[in-house]
Amino acid sequence: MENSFLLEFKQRDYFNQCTNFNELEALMKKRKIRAYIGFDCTASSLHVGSLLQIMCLRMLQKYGHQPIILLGGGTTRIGDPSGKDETRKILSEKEIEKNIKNIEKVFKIYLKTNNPKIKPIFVNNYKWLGKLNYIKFLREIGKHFTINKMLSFDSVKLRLEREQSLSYMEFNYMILQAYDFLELNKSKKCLMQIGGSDQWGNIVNGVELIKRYSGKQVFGLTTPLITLSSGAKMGKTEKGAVWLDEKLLKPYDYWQFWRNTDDRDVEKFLKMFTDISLEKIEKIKNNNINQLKILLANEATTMLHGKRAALQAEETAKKTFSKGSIGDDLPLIKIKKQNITSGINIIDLVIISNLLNSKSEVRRTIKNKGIKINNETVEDEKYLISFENFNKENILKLSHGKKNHVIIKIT
RNA sequence: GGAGGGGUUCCAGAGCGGUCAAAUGGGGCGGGCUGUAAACCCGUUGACUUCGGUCUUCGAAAGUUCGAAUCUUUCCCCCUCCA
Repeated sequence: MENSFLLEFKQRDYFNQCTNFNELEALMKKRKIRAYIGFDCTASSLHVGSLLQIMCLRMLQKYGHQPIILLGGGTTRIGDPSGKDETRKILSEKEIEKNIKNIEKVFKIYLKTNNPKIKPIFVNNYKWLGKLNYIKFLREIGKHFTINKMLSFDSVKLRLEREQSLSYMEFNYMILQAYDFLELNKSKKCLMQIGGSDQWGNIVNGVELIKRYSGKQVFGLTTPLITLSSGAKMGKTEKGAVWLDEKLLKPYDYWQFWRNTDDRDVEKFLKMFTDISLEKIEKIKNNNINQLKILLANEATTMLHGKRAALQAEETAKKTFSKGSIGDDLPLIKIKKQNITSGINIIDLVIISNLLNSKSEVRRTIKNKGIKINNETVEDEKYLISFENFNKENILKLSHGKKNHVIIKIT
């Protein structure tokens, strides 16, 4: 069978639902189309939770289609109730603008190309939503929506069933999103909207609106919600979101995120989040699981932070975990010579290193044998750091648990 | 607008005058086992501490009391039902 966007989309398990699969397939084989995904701009960057969506856009490009990225300056002002239990914070306009600028950078990395035909198009729905006329909007767009139906959508239904309040503002979100699609269809000839499975209702609304409003056939396509084998949601770790931004999450930590993938998820992630061909994945999938995890981490990190960062992260990991030595990529904390001379306590050192947040926590951790200096467990919370702890390069490795290490350097 | 129910530590959720820094579960963190995995087991989970204690927390403020998360008053917020 001939390779196509939708085929690979399915093979890599990106596929959840489609409004009209056969027709969409026929269309996409016949010609190149434009498709869009909308992204939330409530945070200053995107995290791994959006990565699958980004990968979809990459795949569009791979098959010669052109991605449109909607950074919803308008809808972010409202807040999507889908999958949310509570009304979100409303951000100021300035914050949203700032977020949009920063988020664009992520796409410029993942969707980089010299081919103008598949160059990503950025749009901001505030441009049209911001100047809507309420009455006109109700008459032209609002008439196509029935409350009966809107109430039946999961985003609304679940909120109501859980007896959580849903404001009128949020209730309108789906209409605005549908309108976005209509607008993009008109102005950019966009024929498809992709989104996570939680967006299905919103997307269908758009498809139907366009059908009713202008009689045109457009398509909706959704990706599954990725749940980890452990049952947790992907992308949120204990320490916070796994950001796609080196300012928020260092390449080494990003690498570690992938390296620590659950065994059961490795093959799935190789398919979803790397460019490794499916044939190759099939061939190597029974290789040593830890080698596969390293491969996954390298591929994913390279895609975002570049080859060098990935290799460096791998090297540091190797040194830290296999050899117990010190990797260059570990966070470096500088400390003045006088501080050592005047005597610095282990508790304070841990705090300075940002490994833990409070002295009580440090004390507890020491009691639980969780703090190490140069791989040796610190037994006494009154332990004083001395020059003897540093090696000839004036370096000391301070560890909290097995995975959190910091280099302390005398300057 | 009327009637009721409620706001407790990261979350859920007990407590309903002293023995409460607050049960239990989840989550987190650390240790063990391993493979930087999963599962499992153990410890820990407000802050500061000279390890004796001290300080700040139970929506907010004021009050009753020797003593309040627990009682009273006012205020704020949320939910349910009725209009």
